[in-house]
Amino acid sequence: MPKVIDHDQRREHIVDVTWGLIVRGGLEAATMREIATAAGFANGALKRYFPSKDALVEATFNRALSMMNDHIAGGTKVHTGLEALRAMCYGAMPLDAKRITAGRVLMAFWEMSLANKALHDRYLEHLKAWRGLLHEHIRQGRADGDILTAVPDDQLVDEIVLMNAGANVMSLVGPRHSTKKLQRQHLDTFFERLVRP
Amino acid sequence: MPKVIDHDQRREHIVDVTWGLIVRGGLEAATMREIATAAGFANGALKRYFPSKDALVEATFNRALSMMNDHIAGGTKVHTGLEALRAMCYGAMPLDAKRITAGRVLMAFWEMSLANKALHDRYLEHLKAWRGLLHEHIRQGRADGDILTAVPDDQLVDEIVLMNAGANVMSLVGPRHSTKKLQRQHLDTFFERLVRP
DNA sequence: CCGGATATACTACAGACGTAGACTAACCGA
DNA sequence: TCGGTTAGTCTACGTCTGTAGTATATCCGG
Repeated sequence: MPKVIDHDQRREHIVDVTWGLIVRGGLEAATMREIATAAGFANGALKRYFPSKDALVEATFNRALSMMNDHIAGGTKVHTGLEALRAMCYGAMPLDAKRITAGRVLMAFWEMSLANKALHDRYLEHLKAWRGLLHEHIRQGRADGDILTAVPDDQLVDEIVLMNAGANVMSLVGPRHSTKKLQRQHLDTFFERLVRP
Repeated sequence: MPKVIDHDQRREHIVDVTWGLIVRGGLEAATMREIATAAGFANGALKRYFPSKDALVEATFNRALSMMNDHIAGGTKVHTGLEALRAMCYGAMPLDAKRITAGRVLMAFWEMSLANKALHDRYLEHLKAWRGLLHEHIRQGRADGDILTAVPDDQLVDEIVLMNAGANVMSLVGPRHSTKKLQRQHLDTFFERLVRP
């Protein structure tokens, strides 16, 4: 038997490095040579862990989605209905550096998914799951008597998704200031609206 | 004197073609060879009209911004205050194919501006002007007694910008259906909120 | 301690890219 | 008609890309 190494751990490390390069300079800066060097390897060494660049990029995007899922679903375990919805919405917002960088990767994902049907389907699946959860918690919130607004559920879900996408974009390309405080204000105002008829 | 041609018109045509290629396949698909071919020229012919690819791309992005300005400022000439605000918000939304493609170019712009300070400054300038106009019309709307909401102006402006950015993104990478009807509903709900205390 | 499997390094290749430069064709004014 | 200016073509160069292939180093089980 030869040298024993943890392949999954290596893959995680390589995805780490790819993530960092995308955050710093976009997909354009994440070349195989650059990734290999930054990961401490020589040019062809990544081949054993990812058969192609597409596979590596897909793994990196999958991490972005699962990281978002973690943030989103974080408070869902301990709450239900309105409170679960609140936890999801705050969790999804780019309120700290980690989530902002995830938004940076997501942006590269958007760009690439417009030219890659498999990636696009992957994102639509993610969106569908996210929206499904939002719907479910809004329904429960109404059943609990907490959510009273006359605005239909579809529209509420869509409003959350749009605000979140917009916040991700603006935390990257918008003016340096603002953002965080205003993001909380938007969410507070939104939830005030929810609980009033 | 040699053959006389309209340089500005040629530049517009080249930007047209570049625009179309970006819409179809992103910045990655807009290579100098591809642009030249699609514009009906041979490889090096674009040199006379744009000194470099960066200059051509910048011109294309400038068209996206000015197109958005046109849509945004369209209703501003005939209205003031609340109605001007309404015209701006509807005009900025990706409600038809033309504005959706403008959003596609804008998305490429975002991506590139994260690696190009000059482009980023250009976009911040655009954002600042847009937000300034929004502020102005909200202020006038309040002075007219039309806008009564207690939500502060800063937050209203930011909410509009976030919803617009999010709508641009989702009209590209979101599910095929929804979008247009929901966009109008969002705006209607938003303006209902504006006129209530 | 040694044979074989594996990890990694290195080289090479074919293609695409932006752009520079030499060349040809077209046109207007005289 | 003719000369000079410019439009556009074509070729070439250097660089970078992903990836395939080959060689070397490293380690474990016997």
